[in-house]
Amino acid sequence: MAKSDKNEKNERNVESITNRDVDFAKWYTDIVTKAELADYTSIRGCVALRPYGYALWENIQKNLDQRLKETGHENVYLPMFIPESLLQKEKDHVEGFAPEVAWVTAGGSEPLTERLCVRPTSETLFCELYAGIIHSYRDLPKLYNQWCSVVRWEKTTRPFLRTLEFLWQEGHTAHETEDEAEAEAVRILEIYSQLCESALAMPVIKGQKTEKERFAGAKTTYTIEALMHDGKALQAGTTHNFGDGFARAFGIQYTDRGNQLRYVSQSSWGVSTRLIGGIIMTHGDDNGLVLPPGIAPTQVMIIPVAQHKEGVLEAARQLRDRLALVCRVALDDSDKTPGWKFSEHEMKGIPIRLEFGPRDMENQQAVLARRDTGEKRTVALERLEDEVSALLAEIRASMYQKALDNQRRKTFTASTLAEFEAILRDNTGFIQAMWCGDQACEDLIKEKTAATSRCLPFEGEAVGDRCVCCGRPAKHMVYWGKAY
RNA sequence: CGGGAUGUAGCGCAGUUUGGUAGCGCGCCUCGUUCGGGACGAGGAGGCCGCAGGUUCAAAUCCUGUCAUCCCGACCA
Repeated sequence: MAKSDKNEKNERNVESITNRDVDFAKWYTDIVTKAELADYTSIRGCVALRPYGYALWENIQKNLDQRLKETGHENVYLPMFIPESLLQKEKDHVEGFAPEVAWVTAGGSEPLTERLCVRPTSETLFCELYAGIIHSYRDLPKLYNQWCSVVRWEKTTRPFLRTLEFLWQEGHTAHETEDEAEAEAVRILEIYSQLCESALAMPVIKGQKTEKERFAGAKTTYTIEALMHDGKALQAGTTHNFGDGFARAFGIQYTDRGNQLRYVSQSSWGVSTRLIGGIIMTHGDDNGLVLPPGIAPTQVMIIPVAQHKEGVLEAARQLRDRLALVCRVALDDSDKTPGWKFSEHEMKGIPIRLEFGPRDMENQQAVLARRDTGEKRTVALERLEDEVSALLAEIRASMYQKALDNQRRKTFTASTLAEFEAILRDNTGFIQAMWCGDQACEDLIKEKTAATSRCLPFEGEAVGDRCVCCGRPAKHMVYWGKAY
């Protein structure tokens, strides 16, 4: 009766966003705009990142940048323009990117003698730089990274998942041997995976791309694949081993220890603001965004109750100052009602809400409410720092576990193409199935099921010994899925 | 690039069928009362009805064109 009404209301406090299970795509864009992460602009396919969305990116940046510096990488910045002749030096690379580059053809009122593309990625510029500064084995390795934006003229776009311009980091390294370039690609994949799993609480499958899905110009491409709440896969980051292909095209040579002239081997790798889309679709619910504590711009929001009453606001400010030493905390002392604030900060995904009113002041306590589960607990003020720190860790762990449970629940195995199709008729998720290694089978599976090969996982056992498509002896276990 | 839908106040929409003073809800501003799950009252501001032509005494409404966005598919961090 009255109680069940209340429970229903508690399950769904925010009426203004689309129900997640009714229309996932609309739910997604509702969150993007209502949580004030980004907004549409007058430029097709380009969004404005609002302060809250940009703060998320800054936190991802900080976390990753630190990991990269700890492993010896240095930040640089290269131009956003690439002359056509430079872009065309590596054949596979230009073929891969040409269909989606934007061209600059005039400077002011003067037509350019050679048109410039707006970088879709910077391999060519890094190669040009490396060709000039690498001469000796003593100059190696070069471990450079760049934070920038790139432009790809995509046909269809969605905020964070695919926009014409997006922010990312691109690492470009040069090594003495191909083994070193290979080791770098694998090492960075591990760093990406740790970033996702610890800071973003987002489980990922690490693996290798098939030849069909490989990056233009790469010898090997590695990927981390995450499974979103709706069962579609998201490529969250990639790393590539180029071998010496680019070095040969760009003439990047060095004199080795034995006075022999050799080509360097290279790697490149990137993650982008797409990770923010991943966070939304991994953790969000019908009340809005749910942010992992690791990157939440505000981890604890203090909401004073009856803040006009004597002493409440002053005491709340003291709590804020205390907590500021252990976490990112803010106090909402606007003149909205507490109920409004509860909903607003839920929409924005703030991990912990701290309620503090006259009742708490009297009892020397505070109420902590978890965003991920809705659970409330009352804690003694003297133990506040410890309770908050412990709760933040607990939230990260349970968000990760919940996402992992979703991924496992939506991972199926198929041993025949018929079975494969049948599973995807009623479900969306990862399909584990064996593959002979022949691209014809990969193409046929895509044609029949709309699923693409996501990766050949590093970990994961064979689920049979015959190709799911042709029945010939299988070479690999592959994760398949419909992807964003 | 194909299929579908939509452009009217910051947001969500009605009004278009049958042409005749530009509307509603939320939000915003001011004042007051409120405050443990999106408070209430009073007052107020805000509009090239996507854009360009045309028809008409008169166009948000009818006609032609155009631009943009969103959703669903083919291509991609």
